[in-house]
Amino acid sequence: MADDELPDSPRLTRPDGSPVRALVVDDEPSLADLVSMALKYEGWDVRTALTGQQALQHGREFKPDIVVLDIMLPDLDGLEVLRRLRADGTDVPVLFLTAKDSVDDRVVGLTAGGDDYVTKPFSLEELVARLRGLIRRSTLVVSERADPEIRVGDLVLNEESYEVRRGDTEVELTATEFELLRYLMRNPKRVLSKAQILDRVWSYDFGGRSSIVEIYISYLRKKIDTLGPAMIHTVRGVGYMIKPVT
Amino acid sequence: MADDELPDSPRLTRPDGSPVRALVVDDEPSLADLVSMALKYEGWDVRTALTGQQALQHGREFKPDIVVLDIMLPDLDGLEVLRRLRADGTDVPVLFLTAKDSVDDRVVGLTAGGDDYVTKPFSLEELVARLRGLIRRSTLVVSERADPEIRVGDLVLNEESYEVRRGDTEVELTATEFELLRYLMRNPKRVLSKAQILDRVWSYDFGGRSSIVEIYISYLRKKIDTLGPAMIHTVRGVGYMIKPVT
DNA sequence: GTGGATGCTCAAAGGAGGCTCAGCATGGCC
DNA sequence: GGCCATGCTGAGCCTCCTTTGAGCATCCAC
Repeated sequence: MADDELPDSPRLTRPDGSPVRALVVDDEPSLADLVSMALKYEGWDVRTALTGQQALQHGREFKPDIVVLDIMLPDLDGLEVLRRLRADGTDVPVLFLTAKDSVDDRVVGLTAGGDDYVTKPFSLEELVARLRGLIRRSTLVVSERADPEIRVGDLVLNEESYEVRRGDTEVELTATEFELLRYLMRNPKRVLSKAQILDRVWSYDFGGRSSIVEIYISYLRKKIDTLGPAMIHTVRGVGYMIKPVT
Repeated sequence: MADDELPDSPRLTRPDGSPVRALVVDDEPSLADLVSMALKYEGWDVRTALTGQQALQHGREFKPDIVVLDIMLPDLDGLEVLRRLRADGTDVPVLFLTAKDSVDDRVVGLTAGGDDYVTKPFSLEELVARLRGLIRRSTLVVSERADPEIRVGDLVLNEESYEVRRGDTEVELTATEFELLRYLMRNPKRVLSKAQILDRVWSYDFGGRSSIVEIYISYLRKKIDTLGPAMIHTVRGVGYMIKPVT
């Protein structure tokens, strides 16, 4: 019954309905492309910069709503780029990309100001989720529909509190399980292939085989499908799909 | 009753109604032709390239809406071709053709950005379906998401969820049954020969006999024609046809 | 009506795909 | 350090799908 949902996935947009504008700054073209394509797939308007100089130029001309910024840049330091971007008076929120070990204290300090960071290698699902979080909290971009909850039938996932409930029952998930479930729930009634899931939920440098997806699907089923009628469906030879129970 | 459908099959077009433009890149002429012919039959505007260089040239001049790209090319690597195509600022979605075993290493990360891949040998029905899926999801080509449902009478097939319903009854199909039914439903009231069906639904290197088509027609009938008046008709000596009951 | 061609369906073999278990590695926490 | 939670792998099992062969049914030509 609880299935009179909106036409389709409620994409995040600016108040006037135009696409969110994102600036991606990374000196590694393949990574910049990867992130760029993922965000375009979200329906966002994306521009990429390979250097700090380019980033500043795009920042002035493109006026992004959000910036993905690699700390390590050949010419300018990422933090210096941020300083100059902000010098123009733009309070655009920033998501930093950092190496795992060099999580700068300075970066940590910035998260207090509303910015955020992700360590490499990251999963696209995590990156996009954090960007969505930044946008949602941004006073500048405030879109009317800033609901952090994703619903599929009686299953509710909260992106901010990381809580998952089916009906009245709280479900405890690990980080990976959570990301997998979120990806499924953001694409309800759509079959997602194991390759898609692997590319999206696991880090881009993950070398393992796709059977890991089967295993985590199995974990989710044990925690979610046991609480009621099955919601996670296998489409043999194609992939997996989550849908409300009719 | 529910059969007041549009003039004919709702072909996918660009927003202005002009045909979708596809670029097919494969160094094997016979395969390039096979795919090219199939897409032309879809009503698309097709150009083929046998080398990476040709592909780049066509990419610039022809400005395709979608690209079918073999990973293995004699001159340039398929991924390099993609990189250069995209360097021009064109975010054209790409469907990769890969050998069955060379998938994992190189195509990683591509499906996350909205691109897709198909392993050789593929069935044309699957290839075309995936291309349609890419086009449908592409914000560039189609302004609003096209309808993933195909309807013939009270029979409805959803290409995204892989669900099939006749009236209110859900029908469970296997992957092969689904592809066969989709091919029939995309050509309603048109007799399709067993040879056509075999060429279209089974892989192009399939060695088996054409009686396999009869068997799968039989399966479909058991699952679909038993739910109401028969919709799948045999035209002896010619082939099979699906049509609404009227 | 008869015979041959065409189409239909049953049952079973074989295989691919999916699931799960046991176990190891890692990293955080007490 | 020792413990526990989490992530991941490999192997084996099991289910279900695909394909084949064979036999029967139906249709058409003569």
